[in-house]
Amino acid sequence: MRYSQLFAPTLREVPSEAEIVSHQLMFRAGMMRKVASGIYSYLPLGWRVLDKVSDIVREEMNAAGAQELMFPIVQPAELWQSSGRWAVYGDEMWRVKDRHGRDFCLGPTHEEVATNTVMNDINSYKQLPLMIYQIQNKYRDERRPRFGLMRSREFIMKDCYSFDRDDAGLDVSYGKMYDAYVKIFTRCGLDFRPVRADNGAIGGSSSHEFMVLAENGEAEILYCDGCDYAANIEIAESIPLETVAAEEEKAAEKVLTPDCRTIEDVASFLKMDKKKTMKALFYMADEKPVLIFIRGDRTLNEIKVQNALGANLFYMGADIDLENAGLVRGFIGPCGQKVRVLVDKEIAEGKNFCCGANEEGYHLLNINFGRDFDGEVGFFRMAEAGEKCPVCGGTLRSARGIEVGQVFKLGKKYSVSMGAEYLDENGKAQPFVMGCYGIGVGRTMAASIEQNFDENGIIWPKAIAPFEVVIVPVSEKNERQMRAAEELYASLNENGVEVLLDDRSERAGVKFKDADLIGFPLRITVGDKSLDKGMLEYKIRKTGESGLIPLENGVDEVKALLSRID
RNA sequence: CGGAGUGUGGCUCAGCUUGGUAGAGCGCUGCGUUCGGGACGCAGAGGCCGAAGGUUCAAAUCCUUUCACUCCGACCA
Repeated sequence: MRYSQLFAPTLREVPSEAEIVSHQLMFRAGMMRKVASGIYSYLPLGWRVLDKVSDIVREEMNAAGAQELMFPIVQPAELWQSSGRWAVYGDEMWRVKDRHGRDFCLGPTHEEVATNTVMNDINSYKQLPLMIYQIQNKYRDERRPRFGLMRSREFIMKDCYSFDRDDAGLDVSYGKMYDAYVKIFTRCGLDFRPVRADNGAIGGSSSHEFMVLAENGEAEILYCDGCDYAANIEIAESIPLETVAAEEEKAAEKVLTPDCRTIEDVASFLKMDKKKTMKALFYMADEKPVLIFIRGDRTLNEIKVQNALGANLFYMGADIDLENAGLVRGFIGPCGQKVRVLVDKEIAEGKNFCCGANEEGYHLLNINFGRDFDGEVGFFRMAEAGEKCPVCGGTLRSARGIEVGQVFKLGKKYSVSMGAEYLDENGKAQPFVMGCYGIGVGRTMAASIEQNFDENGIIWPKAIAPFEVVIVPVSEKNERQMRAAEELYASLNENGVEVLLDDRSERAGVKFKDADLIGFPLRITVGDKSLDKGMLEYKIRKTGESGLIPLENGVDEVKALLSRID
């Protein structure tokens, strides 16, 4: 490709709408443009990168035994009604009507179509297992699109679905996908980590997210420095550094605590560590009230509560009519509570807590689970960095990550709700056991930039760079330079090296700046200084290493350089 | 959806408080001089100031409504 023909409008200045590095650099390097909030056009350079990521994904999916196909973007409401998700998906689903007024949506994901396709045409256990995938646009009308390709409303996703006879089969399929994902993100040159994750709205029993470690990541993860435990903060558990379980149970006591409505008030009034208090959080779980008690210094993990209850959770803020539920604001306690009570494990295992007395102006001291109150026990708080690993007891560390992929064990969730069955050896109908596996292709590209850039621009890993090499003749008017550049360009092309020849009539500085901004892994400069010595100059973008290579066998020299670059 | 902010040429912004009929830099076009890390000079093109309504002799500027976009939060494969 010749740069003079390339549609790659680079910008000197940072567009004001772009907040994070990947967005700014993709914009400045002429890789993408915004069309509407969360909706983007990919220009040729950006598309080449996306194409390369897709190719890597495709190769590894095929190698893992999955077959590529293509489902429709537009999907009928009936399909989603059959799984029950038409009603529960909410405003994030991009709904449209056809001219007859029939309901459709732009697919946010394809479990329904995939399941429907397979159930119609796969009837026997002999045809299993089956893994199918596609690389296609997905549509999610996000409440808040942001950070360019990190969270957009239209995005490219590889989604794969596995169909097995039983859980053992699913474990095999899941394992193949997990391994394929490791290979894919490794080949893309990313520093990533698979972490245990919440299953969220998609449902199912087990899940891992593939997180690219980056400061701008939307997700927080906790990982162990002693073993390979790593989990999204949403589901991470931990062993607290100290418990208050060691002491003897003391006799309960009621004390006057006028106007002490917050943990801070109570702790300072009673001159007590916040760790010895418990706080009450009032939620509505599918319209039924529920009280959750956690230690005063902890933060509630709503996702864990939601998963434990199997219900949608709504936080009742300051407006709620607590009195209606028989609660005294600021003095809520678990003892004799009529509302459903959940108790954090830490409270259940500890001793002698202080809590509200369910009476205006009073708190209770030395309250113990089992003796003074009851409730459903679980790990409902946020785990914190610095605590101990639940697996090996090592120390948990915190990091931020960009979720570029996720694998789920769905089990029978969709096959049961949609009636997707095959016949086993005994001629008996059995539901498929399913898994689903997604990769955000655009997000992978953005994540790579978040991890690989400097003040001059992007630094692409070779595997996903739009071109491997850029040849920069210092002056396009200099015949000797152009002849040498053209010859190298032609022979690199013949040798299958992806090369861009910067034949624009620009000053050398402009071409160098653009090359750095776009982030080609290797730059070959053709100038008089080195040509006089029969040499070409090279510069490796990532390391800054530069030097001379002989013009004579430039192709081999360039290939040798490329083989040294990741 | 709650909070904050921004809409002025392709990009970055000034002008708005105190109304008087639109500016700068970058980019773009032409000519010339330059030519190894985003050159310089001269001459140009390009904007009904997000939209609608109102006040006024007069609105980018004041008022009302509305739309879009961005950030924080909530929420979310």
